[in-house]
Amino acid sequence: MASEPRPPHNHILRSLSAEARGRIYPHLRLTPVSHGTVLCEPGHRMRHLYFPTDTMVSLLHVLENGASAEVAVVGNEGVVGVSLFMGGESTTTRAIVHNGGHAFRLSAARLKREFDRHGELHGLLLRYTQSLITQMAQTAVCNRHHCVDQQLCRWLLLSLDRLGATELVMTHELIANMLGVRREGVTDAAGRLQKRGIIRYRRGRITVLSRPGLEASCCECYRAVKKEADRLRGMDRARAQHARTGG
Amino acid sequence: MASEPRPPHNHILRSLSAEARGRIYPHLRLTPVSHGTVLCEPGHRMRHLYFPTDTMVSLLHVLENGASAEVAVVGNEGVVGVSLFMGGESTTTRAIVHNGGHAFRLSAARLKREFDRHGELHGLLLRYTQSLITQMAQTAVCNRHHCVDQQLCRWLLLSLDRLGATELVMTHELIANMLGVRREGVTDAAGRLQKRGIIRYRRGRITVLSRPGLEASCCECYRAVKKEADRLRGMDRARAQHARTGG
DNA sequence: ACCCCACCGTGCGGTAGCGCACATAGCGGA
DNA sequence: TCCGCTATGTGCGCTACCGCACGGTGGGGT
Repeated sequence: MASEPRPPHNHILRSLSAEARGRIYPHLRLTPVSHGTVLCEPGHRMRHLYFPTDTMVSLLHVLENGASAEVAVVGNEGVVGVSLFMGGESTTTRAIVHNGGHAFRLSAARLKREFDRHGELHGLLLRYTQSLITQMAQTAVCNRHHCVDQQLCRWLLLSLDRLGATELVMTHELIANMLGVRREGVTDAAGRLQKRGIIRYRRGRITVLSRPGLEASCCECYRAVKKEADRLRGMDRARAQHARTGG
Repeated sequence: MASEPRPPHNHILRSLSAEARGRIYPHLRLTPVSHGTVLCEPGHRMRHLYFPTDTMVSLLHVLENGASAEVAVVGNEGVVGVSLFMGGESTTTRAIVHNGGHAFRLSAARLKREFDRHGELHGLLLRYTQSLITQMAQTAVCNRHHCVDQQLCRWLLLSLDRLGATELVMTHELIANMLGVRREGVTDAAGRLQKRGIIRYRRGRITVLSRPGLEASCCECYRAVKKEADRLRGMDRARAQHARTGG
């Protein structure tokens, strides 16, 4: 890697001990990824594992008729390409970049080598994968039981958390593709949120004016996913602490 | 374990080499599990990993208002309790047994010991987990885009595969809870299937008369999940073969 | 043999979201 | 400055599903 990682770093990389960093960092490459880039195509073997720093990536499933639905969102708390260490080598999901930015990437071979040491990275990646599983499961339930208005709030909150900004560059059309609903449905829902002063938007830019308002209008799904993700990250920290104090 | 495992064995256990079996089998315990047993409660730490042999287990998420939806089905192709090796120690899903039968169970400690060898079981469990992820993701999309009629077919097919029988002991009410829809919706859909001669049912027993008919009425989701599961199991077999021929 | 309860059938009004069609309006480029 | 494309607003009929209510029925327990 050319330079020391910048502030908007990746949480998994950050959780590594100095020793593990020493092994891994030299093989990381900070790669620019732009809006719309497809990091993973269904059935294709990935060549790198990506550690996003300041980008947000959607994992979505596409149906035969072209309809789609997002199953999870990844930001700098995770990685794109879990099939590389889960052993399947490819997935059925497409990974597409929303807000452009940067990601560290690690070649499949280097990843395998480090993962097979069964050390820190192994634990961090598997625990993150469990967090991803939780997100997918909750998405399934949310798709079943909650209305578009609530789901839009959930999606905005997940995005806010991953982008660390209050403005999203995102059209209604794109959000509709992510949620798997009609564009008009998103326009309606967004219009209601705007009328209530919770968000403001114009031509592809959405500004969140009141995060508490969003949270109040959201279904429990956002909270459930966040709570479990926090719990799992807490376990990461506890383990790191334990290792440092020489347990 | 008291006796040699019976024919309806678990595929993951079956895929182990003689050597790995030698280490693991002595610690397995064939446990009867009955209809309705909850193997895993949200937030609770599991004490055993379960390898179903002739039972079918639903993984479901329950919402605050009591509404629920199944996110995946597990049979003798997999295990219940992936959080034990994924590192989270608990999950947000509930695992509930449908058709009673038997499962081998392995204590959390023994599992950890074997998993940490980073050998065969490690690979098998992670690859199965990827298959589970695929199922959850597809469920999310199916919940979004497909109607109850199609989802009922999907569910019946998934159940058939896991039970290895053409008769299911299952009420409309229970299926409705799994799919996250109204009981009446299931009654309607099942009535239509019966009228078309694809299934027959009475008071809690459903008999599948035409599997091809079910497959034709089903959305692509069943096929997609099965295809990916088969691919992943094929990789298991290839690895086992490779190991035997001393690669 | 009976009874009762769990299971299934059916109807009704209400609503969320769909598919389609078309009107309006920013914003970037020539 | 104007043009054209893309993004958003809105309306309409339709369907699937919901929540509720109640009627019928089969099968197991006593």
